[in-house]
Amino acid sequence: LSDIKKEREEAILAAAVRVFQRRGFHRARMAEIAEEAGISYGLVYHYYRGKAELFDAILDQFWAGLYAMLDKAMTGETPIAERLGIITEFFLDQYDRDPELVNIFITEVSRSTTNLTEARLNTFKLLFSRTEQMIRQAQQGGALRHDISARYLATVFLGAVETFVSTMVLNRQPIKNAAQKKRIAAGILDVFFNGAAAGATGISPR
Amino acid sequence: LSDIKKEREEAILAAAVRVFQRRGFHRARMAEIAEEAGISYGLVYHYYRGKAELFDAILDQFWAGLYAMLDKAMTGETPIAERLGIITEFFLDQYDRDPELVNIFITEVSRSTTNLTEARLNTFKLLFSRTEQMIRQAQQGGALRHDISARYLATVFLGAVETFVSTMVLNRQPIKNAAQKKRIAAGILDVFFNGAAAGATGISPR
Amino acid sequence: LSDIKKEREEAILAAAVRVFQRRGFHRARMAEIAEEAGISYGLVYHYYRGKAELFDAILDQFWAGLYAMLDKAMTGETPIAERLGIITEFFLDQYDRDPELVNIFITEVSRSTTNLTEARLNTFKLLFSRTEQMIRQAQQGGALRHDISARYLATVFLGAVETFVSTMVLNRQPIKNAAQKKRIAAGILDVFFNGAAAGATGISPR
Amino acid sequence: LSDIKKEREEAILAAAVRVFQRRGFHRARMAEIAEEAGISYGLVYHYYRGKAELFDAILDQFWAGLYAMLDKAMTGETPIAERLGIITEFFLDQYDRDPELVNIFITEVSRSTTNLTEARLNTFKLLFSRTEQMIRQAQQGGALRHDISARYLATVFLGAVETFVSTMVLNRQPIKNAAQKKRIAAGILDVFFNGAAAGATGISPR
DNA sequence: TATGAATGAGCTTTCATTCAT
DNA sequence: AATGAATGAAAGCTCATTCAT
Repeated sequence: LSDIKKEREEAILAAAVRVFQRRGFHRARMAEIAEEAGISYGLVYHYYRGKAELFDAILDQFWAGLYAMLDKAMTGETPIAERLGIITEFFLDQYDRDPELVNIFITEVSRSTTNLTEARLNTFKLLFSRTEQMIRQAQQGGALRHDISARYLATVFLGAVETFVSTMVLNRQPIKNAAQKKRIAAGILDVFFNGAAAGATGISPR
Repeated sequence: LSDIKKEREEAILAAAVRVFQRRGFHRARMAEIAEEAGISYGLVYHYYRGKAELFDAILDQFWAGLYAMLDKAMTGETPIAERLGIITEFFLDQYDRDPELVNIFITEVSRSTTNLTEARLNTFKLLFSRTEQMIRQAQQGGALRHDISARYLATVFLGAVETFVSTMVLNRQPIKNAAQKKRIAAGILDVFFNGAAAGATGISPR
Repeated sequence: LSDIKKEREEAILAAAVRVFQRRGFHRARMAEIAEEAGISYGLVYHYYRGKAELFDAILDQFWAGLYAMLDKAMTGETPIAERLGIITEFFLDQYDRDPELVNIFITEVSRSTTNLTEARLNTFKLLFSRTEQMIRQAQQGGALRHDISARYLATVFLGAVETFVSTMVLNRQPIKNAAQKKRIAAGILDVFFNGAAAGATGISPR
Repeated sequence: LSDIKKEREEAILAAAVRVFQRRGFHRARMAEIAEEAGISYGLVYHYYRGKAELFDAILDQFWAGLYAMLDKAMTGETPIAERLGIITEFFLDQYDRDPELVNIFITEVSRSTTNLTEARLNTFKLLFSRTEQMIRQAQQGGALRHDISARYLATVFLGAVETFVSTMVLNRQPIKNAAQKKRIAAGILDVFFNGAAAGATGISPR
């Protein structure tokens, strides 16, 4: 019994992801989501209170993964390169698994002042502050330069990652395999750590 | 006579920028724009054909500056550091002059798959392709490493810049003075060229 | 269940007929139609896509009857007097049953160059061409004079019928009973066949 | 000086005729009329109080000619055939001279319950009652049969004429020359007087 | 649980008309 | 006399949400 409920909930959510991605939050119609889920539109309201809640439920999927990832990245004595690698690969993984979800995150949330409720904004800022925190630790540990503020570095890093994924979303480039994913991640990290200037190749942080 | 017309046009445009920034394209009401401009409802339609055209007129302001900047950045033998500096400072300048406009650009255009008409998308891609082109030249000239594709490097660079401005927009941080602007730009470029790893400081490309 | 739906549909249609008749197509307000039908505003759009479709649905009622009548009038070897009698009585019947509908047909369709879409125009021309065809047959069969083109005769006949009904519509004259209807039809046909000149009475075609 | 005023007035009227014909009363835009007349739209309001008055002014042209014609047709001892000939030719002449004006008369006035103000309606009814009067006289004089009411006969006659012109309007058929006009008029009258039945040819009223 | 009919606020856009210049 | 900027009342249509069945 409860299985059917779960299934329905997930079907609605999956349908909503596709529709929000296709149309954006405002252009998305509840009727279209219901149709995409193969149910009547009244039924959506049995599972979700409304459009906004449905949207939040979708984001929660993303946040949940993000939190788990951040917890993992921050544990123990993991070196900064590996930590940032975890973050980078998280976004690439998400994109690989569910490009539409990442698209929604990027187009409707990550930059929008208008769709951002206080709650969403805070959750979003956590990603920044945690990354900043890791970087500060690495600066104190001597792995990263400290003539530039941790905040700056975090911004540059996350901006690079996010724009990378954005570009893939815009151009609808799929990730072919695990190897390619590794290569992409390594490239981003390499530039972040060693810079783009000639002669910088291969100098990764100890 | 024509002065009054120009003034009105600009007043409407300025009002529209504020309302679009506050509400986003979809939530923005033409009535609110009219009220903000201190004119009657229908007059907006005397100057602009509709909401979409008004929005495009706003973006055109941005694109015009962007094009001029790109042309300037690509002229002659300017070294890559200076070129990317021009791009970076352009965004910071724009933000300083008209934060709302930059906000609109970032929230409603640069990331949105849904608001993006083909025309807008193409104009937007130009920024990427031109930057990529500059970077490729610099790679060939030996100023930038070439074990990483120009496309990757362009993405990382522009991502860093854009996220930087985004963050300022989100946190409503004003730029205090020209000196601060220079410092910010220098910081971004420094990280991009030399990397975040310890011991990388100060090695900028010739 | 479906009965209720049918009922609503018909209630909306009937309300629309009244409002279109009262105000004409352009002055008719969807809000007024909804109110006249005793339903909420948006529900009209649940049943009909918009004002134009609602209008077409009304006309379809009329067309459907017209087609059936024409088919009936053209079957077999029916003499021309009877055939034209069928047409005449059709209009009188329609007027008797639903004067508003006939009014709409006459004021908004039969003469309007502006409300006439290509589709409507063609449907309308069919009445003329079919009548012309019947008359041509009768000319060939010797029942009608052939020194005047079938087209002319058809126009004169239909003009007489239509103007007759128009006048009744304009003056809001009801048809009292079947006998009166017969008398009216007989009068029109008599003049058409035998003319208005003195001494023409009673000479009907064989 | 006053000539210029007259000219302007006529230019506006002529433009309005074309636009009303093209678009119908409701779809016609004051701005379009002004543009067609080659003046600014504010100026139209110096000459005519508004859209409705402009429309009435157009109809007045038509009414004026109609009145003059009726007066002419009713004078003296003119036989009925000639009188109805005058009416018929009046409509054909008008159509020949200004098809758009006739079109407006037919599509927007002659049948419309909605565009018909009390004033317009009365003016319009005059045509019917005068024709009826002529026919009654002819019945009393023995030229027309009196087993059918004058009202019926008038309706049939005017209906034939009007529908004839309507059809020409709908099909945009021009009148080639005076001879054709005479032929058309003669045909209509012939059918009206002598009927459509075979063997009726040539029996015109004494 | 499931349906989809029903509601109505809300929105963009149009356009006759006014009026300052 | 002439212009066209300015006004604002309408009106059609959409769609999130409610609710009877």
